[in-house]
Amino acid sequence: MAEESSQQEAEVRKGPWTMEEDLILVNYIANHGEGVWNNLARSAGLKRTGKSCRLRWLNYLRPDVRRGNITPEEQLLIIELHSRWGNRWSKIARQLPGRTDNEIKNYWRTRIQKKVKTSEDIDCSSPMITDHDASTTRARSGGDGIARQTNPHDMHPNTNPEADPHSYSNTGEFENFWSVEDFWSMQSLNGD
DNA sequence: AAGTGCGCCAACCGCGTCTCT
DNA sequence: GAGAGACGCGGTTGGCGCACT
Repeated sequence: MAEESSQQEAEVRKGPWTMEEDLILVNYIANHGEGVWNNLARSAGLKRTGKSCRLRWLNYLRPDVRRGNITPEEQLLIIELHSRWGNRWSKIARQLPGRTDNEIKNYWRTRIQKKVKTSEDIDCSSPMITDHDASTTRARSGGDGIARQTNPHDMHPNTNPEADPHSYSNTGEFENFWSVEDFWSMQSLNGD
């Protein structure tokens, strides 16, 4: 018994999602809808926890999720709402269509919080970040400032399967480089 | 050119709340 | 009303790429 459960635990995958897993998840949700994430994970044949599936879907795969380039307006809103509600990220996220709590949380911690702290140290003239500040910081981490590594949004031109499909075949790397935009266009092509 | 540090983001973890039986 | 399971939220961590020295 203990063996069985430990074996099951060992089968639970962690870490970055592959394209194949994303496809399975999106297809499953397209056909069956969201809900009961643990069952979903099992039924879809994903070796992931329901939690992990939910997080992946909400933060990344949902078609209405907007990514990158937080606008000055959004930034203002985040600051205002944070001053009102504190770290209620999901609540704040609901006021920003297409933004996820995780994204806002990261944005706050990595940029706004730092700026606020700095300006407090200096003389707290204004915690506001200029658009220029924001865009320059983003630019540093590569183009639009969206993630790298296994992040599908880091779709480098020379790793685009259309540009060089051969670089994707025969290697496991293929599944780690794709864009969610491509993903949804694939979905529409598939008629799902 | 190589090494180091920093910034950023995706994903995991723990805990509180909600819902169902 | 109590217990179990699922969900949702906020905090934290791991790892990659870029900038700087």
